[in-house]
Amino acid sequence: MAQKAAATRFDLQKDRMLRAAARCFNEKGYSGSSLKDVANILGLTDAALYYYVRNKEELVYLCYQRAGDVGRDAIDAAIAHGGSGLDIVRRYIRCHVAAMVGDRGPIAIMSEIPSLKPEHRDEILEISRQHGARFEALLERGIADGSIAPCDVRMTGNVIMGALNWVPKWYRGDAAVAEKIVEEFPRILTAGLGPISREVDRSD
Amino acid sequence: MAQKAAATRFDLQKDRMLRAAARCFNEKGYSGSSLKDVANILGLTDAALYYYVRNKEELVYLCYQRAGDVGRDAIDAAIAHGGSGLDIVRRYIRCHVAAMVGDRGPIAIMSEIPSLKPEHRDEILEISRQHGARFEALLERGIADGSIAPCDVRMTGNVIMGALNWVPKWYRGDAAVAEKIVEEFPRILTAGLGPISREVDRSD
DNA sequence: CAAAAATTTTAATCCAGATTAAAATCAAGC
DNA sequence: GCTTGATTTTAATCTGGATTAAAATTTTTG
Repeated sequence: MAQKAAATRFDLQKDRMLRAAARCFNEKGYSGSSLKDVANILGLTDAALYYYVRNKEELVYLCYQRAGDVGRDAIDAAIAHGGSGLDIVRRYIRCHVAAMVGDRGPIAIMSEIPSLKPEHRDEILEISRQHGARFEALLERGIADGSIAPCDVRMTGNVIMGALNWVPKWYRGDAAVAEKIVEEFPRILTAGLGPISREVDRSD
Repeated sequence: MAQKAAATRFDLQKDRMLRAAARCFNEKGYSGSSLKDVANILGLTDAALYYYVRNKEELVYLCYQRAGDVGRDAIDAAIAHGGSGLDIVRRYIRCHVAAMVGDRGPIAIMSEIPSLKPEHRDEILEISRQHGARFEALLERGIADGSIAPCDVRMTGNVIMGALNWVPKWYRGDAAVAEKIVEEFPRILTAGLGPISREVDRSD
């Protein structure tokens, strides 16, 4: 609902480029990905990328910005849908992984934030910080309405964000696996492992 | 119990170097970390590192090997201590995070495996694969003895490994935080969020 | 303490991969 | 089908950080 207008050729190609870059970075690592590698995926020459981006640093920056958008949209969607705090948390997890392994993917894992130039780095860090804060607020909300047991929201947030952020590291585009991720992640991350906690498993 | 013998000056310095490198990579990103940066932490010159390592690639490789050791030791320790499958899983999580934020840290996050040279890359991937398989076996064990509810062990493993692997990304050496991690991670990852699942929370 | 071995530095090279400029090709409107 | 602007390529250069060799220093040993 944010980027529907325009849809010019330039924008389309640029988006393809960002996805190709994300895939490269995830699969071959940052230092293992040359601009040539990214360009090859698109059937282009490395120099062509400079038409869309000032330099490699900006390419990374845009990938991370895109990753941030996906996270934000997932929280937005979950909140919009309503329900108890736990419901929203569960739905957020589902939305976020679904986007990552679905039509918004691939999403670049943010391994190289520190290599960004200061302004970009600060912006991305701020986006991350904000996303974390919003998620913790969801946990607080769940605690307030009784759907989530009192807990250390900072650590709980770290656990869940870690599990989510790691997905692009091992997911390689297998549709069957994608389905399982969307199905299982929300449950595993909210219901726990013990056999007693089974009854908590009530969702949409 | 593996590396107690020797303890020569060379080994000591080399270990210091690997920790410095891990810290650099985690804090500044791989491409943002020059050998000079690593050497500076040790009060050395970049060229001095070549006395301990053939090149930068090998430095990364050794960091990852070290990270693998820590994971293996954590599983070993948890199994040795015994108990139900769930007990072992919980203890493994505790041991692993405790090592990462404690005297075995800092541990390098494995972001650049694909940039390793083929033999090294294959070795590290095999170590990772094996660690994952061992952890999944623990889950199976818990399912078999009834301490863990039947679940998709592959996805559950991915969730838990993701949360653990992400720790070095945000943990920055604050002792108070370290304590919380050790305290909270095992519970959060096994007990779930719902208020009902509270009673599962029985541990050492 | 002297000699030998271990460790580090100084001072160059070296090089893959980023970057740039100019030329070539392509797409679209008129 | 011509012209203009958009996109891509070709063919260089440029560069930071990795790497190396030899010399200097420090540590160990007898």
